[in-house]
Amino acid sequence: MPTIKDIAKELGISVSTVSRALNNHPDIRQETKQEVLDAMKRFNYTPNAVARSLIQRKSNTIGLMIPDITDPFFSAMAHDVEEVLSDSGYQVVYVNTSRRPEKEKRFLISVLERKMDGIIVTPDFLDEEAIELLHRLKIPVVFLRRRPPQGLNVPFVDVDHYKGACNAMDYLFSLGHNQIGFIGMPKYSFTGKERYRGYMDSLNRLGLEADPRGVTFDGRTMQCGYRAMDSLMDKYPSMTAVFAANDLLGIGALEWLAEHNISVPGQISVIGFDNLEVANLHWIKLSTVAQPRKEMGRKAAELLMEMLLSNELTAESILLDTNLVIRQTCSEAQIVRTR
Amino acid sequence: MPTIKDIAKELGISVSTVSRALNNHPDIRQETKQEVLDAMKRFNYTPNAVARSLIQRKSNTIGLMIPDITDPFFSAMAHDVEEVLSDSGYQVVYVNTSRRPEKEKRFLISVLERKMDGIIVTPDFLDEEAIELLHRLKIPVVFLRRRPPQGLNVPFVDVDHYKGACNAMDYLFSLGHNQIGFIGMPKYSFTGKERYRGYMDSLNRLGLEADPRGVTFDGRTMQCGYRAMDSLMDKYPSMTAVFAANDLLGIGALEWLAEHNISVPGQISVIGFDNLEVANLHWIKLSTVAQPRKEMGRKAAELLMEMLLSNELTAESILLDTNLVIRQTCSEAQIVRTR
DNA sequence: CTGAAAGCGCTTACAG
DNA sequence: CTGAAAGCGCTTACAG
Repeated sequence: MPTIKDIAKELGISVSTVSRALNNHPDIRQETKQEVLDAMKRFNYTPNAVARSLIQRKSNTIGLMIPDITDPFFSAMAHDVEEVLSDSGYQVVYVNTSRRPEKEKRFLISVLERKMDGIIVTPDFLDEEAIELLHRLKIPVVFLRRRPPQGLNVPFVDVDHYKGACNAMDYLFSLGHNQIGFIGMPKYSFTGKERYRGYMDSLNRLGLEADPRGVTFDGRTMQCGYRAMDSLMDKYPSMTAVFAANDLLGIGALEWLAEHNISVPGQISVIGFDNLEVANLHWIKLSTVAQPRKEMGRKAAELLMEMLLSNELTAESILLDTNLVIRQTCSEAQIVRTR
Repeated sequence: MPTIKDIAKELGISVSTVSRALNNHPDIRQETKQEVLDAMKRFNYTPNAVARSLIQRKSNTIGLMIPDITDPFFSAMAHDVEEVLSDSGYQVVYVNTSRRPEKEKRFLISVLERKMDGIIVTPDFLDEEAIELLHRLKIPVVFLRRRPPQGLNVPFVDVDHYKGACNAMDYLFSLGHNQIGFIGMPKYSFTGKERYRGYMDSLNRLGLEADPRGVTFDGRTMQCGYRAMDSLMDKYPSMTAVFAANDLLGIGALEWLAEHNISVPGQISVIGFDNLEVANLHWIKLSTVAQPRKEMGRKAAELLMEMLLSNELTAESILLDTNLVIRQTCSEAQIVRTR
């Protein structure tokens, strides 16, 4: 691989001049520059980005840490993150943490070692060591779909889960439902808690109380939704609608209902949260609360770029709105019809 | 950020010694080493991987070029690629080409500039310039789900699409079908061509001929499958089964059939290809040809690691087998039953 | 076992 | 406008 030294020698000039041509520095004669550029072409010269990074203390790479690229949620965000960053000349190195604390830490260490310019992260574990690492970074960090812990002053980009849940409930109320079951995600998850809070507060605002038999928490998969529906119907049969904290749970519930010949929305209404692709399938048509996933990725990347440009380590967080998408799994309470 | 120089000064020793401690080189006294390591801890020292890369001519990063991380196919592969590479101490920088030739080329150039150690690629455009770039790389390359062009001696990892298609057809034959329609992917795609070839050859092997009215090519989405089914039923009504070249197409076809109250598999059998998650949904249960996606990613990464270890620029390609997964959309021909 | 020196491929004041 | 020199933070023969 030829270096600027080779080019300089070939042309009988100094490496400084070659460097100036390469970086189109103004202090160079047009003809000299052209000669250098020609020689570079002849030699098939490619600048060594590693050497450049070393001296400029800027690697032009951004780290992206997500739990699992296989989750449509994260792949959608990762797609737009890459798009805007790459348009700005950055490379993105990505890591699936698989929600393993050691892998999260390993990533943060390599951010330090590789001199990455900034990172976008969706951490699941933030022990003291990880937070300490984050503090040592001294580069722009944005949290994506997670809130930064106390004492870490970095911005986040997320959706307003609480408000989204309230919207779903309001919609159900507007259809006359007041016995509404809830299929929750695990209680330790932040989003799970927020959506549950939306459910509870909405009921309370109307002077209703959640029937404890109408609330279940399990996992976040279709199987869990299926199981949850089974238990809900058993314990809270007067329920006319179900709010599932995510689409997978909602679809699992729909599956149970279909298997038991309970018509949706005739006998029971179901609403989800997320708006996954599958929610729109002909057989499903789940009404749900849409999260702008790609937009989240895009915003996170744009925010990071701004911080990089302005050389700030903090910025205003972004809370995006959800969007109620009404399909065919909710109808007015008490009115029996077949789907 | 402290450097080895700071550590050396602190301890009154040379940077060489510090370096030796860092790389646990044998030529160092145990006590010296311990002192250095302690000082590093005190200083919160992190080695600068950029400097190390420059001198070692090895960046410990691998490039991963895929069309679109949002496609479950690629995200599954990307997941396992990252997993095995990161276990081997590599970082992966990933790029979505969005099937844009300029972006593919831009990626290859940055591979050169960033001195990446190897790449795994799924290119869609390989013009002379790109091939030339690939030649200049001089690092291990593995093609993932694509075949390298003539004259480029690099290994690939893919599934045997032709064989998979034959298996699907044989299954349909075994159920007594001999009027089988085909919903193809765009003709220019390699996988599309291979699966079509499997369809045609299978018919020919049985002395059958494809009815030209029974073959359509359009896109690769559900909408296309829906449209294709519409046209197939119109032009080739005697058909008893349909082989859709991918699951999305198959699901679109199922949707059309459901809307027109044509029972599956009672009146018509449908088989897909890919085994997407959705194919297993309660309402779909599409019989299909499964591709081991994660395994493809894993194998590609392992192959690359081997090449890196053995310092070879080429290796044996890997053709993985598909796997027929029988669900509920195919049954014996001529026997009418409701689903 | 340890240190001085050269060098990886660049960029960037500084002097002219 | 151009060049010589220093330096980014390491590693690696080489000499002792």
